[in-house]
Amino acid sequence: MSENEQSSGNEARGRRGGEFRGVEARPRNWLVPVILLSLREWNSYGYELMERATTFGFEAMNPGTLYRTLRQMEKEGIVESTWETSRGGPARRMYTITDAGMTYLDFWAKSLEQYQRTMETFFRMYTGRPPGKGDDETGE
Amino acid sequence: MSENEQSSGNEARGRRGGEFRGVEARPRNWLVPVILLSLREWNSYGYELMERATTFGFEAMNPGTLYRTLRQMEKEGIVESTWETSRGGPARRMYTITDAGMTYLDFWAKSLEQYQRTMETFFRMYTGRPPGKGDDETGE
DNA sequence: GTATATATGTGTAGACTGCACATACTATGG
DNA sequence: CCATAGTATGTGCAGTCTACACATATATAC
Repeated sequence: MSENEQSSGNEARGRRGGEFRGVEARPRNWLVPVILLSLREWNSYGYELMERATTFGFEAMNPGTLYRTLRQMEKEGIVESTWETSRGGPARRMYTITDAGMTYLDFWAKSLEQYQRTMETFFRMYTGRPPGKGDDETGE
Repeated sequence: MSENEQSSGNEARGRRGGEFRGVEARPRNWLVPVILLSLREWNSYGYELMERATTFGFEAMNPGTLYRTLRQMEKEGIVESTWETSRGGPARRMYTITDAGMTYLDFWAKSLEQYQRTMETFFRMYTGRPPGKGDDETGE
């Protein structure tokens, strides 16, 4: 009931910042852990993973980016793939998460936790601005 | 001669994940809002900002990266600078946040909030793994 | 004047990713 | 058979971010 409230928060990444260049908080390498998390639930392939990625704010995931990332991930050993041709339609490259991939996910989660604390610091500074303290000083 | 001895704090960011390549959750462009936030409190210059940046996880901020970012920010109009030579030591380029910079910060904060929600989704998926549900299925 | 601390910069290369484009297989309709 | 559309995977290129190494200049202490 209370879970899926991110209905259509998609525009967030589009053009809300107007004229600014990088006014958007997204982590680098976000795509890798998202893919791993999906694969941990069940094995899958690029085309399907693309759809699932939207859950994490990748509104219109670019195919090229995703496939390239998957190949890279395989080269690093955090996923493995085999061709699946035993059905109608074009062949699918089915991906599986490896043990190394699990480890990667754990590292990522730990790092994300720490980063969350950093963000709290940011918000404390951002909102909790004490009046009469930040005007014209030089910092010494 | 004196190299800039930033030797020992580096491992923190470099090798935390062991053999993995990008196992670290940090948003791209993190440095820009951090600088803006610092400048909102009081005007400052590169060398000083470097130290303050450590608060936000830049353990051993690289001078080059910081100075280049500051120049870029000025080109974009979110900060302004003037030389300060009225004291001992090398001249300092003093930076001030502009109105556009304030706006940038607001956009960033909003974006960060949404990103926090995305991270919660991630953790729900990561930790809330129901037993006996994620082993060998193919997704169809 | 040499070393050190302060202060600001450039050059280069690698990584991430958005956009455009290319390829291939299968099913359906004519 | 051929054309077309949907599924599925992939490459090329360019822009951006940033880590690392290196270069420069000023002032103070010795």
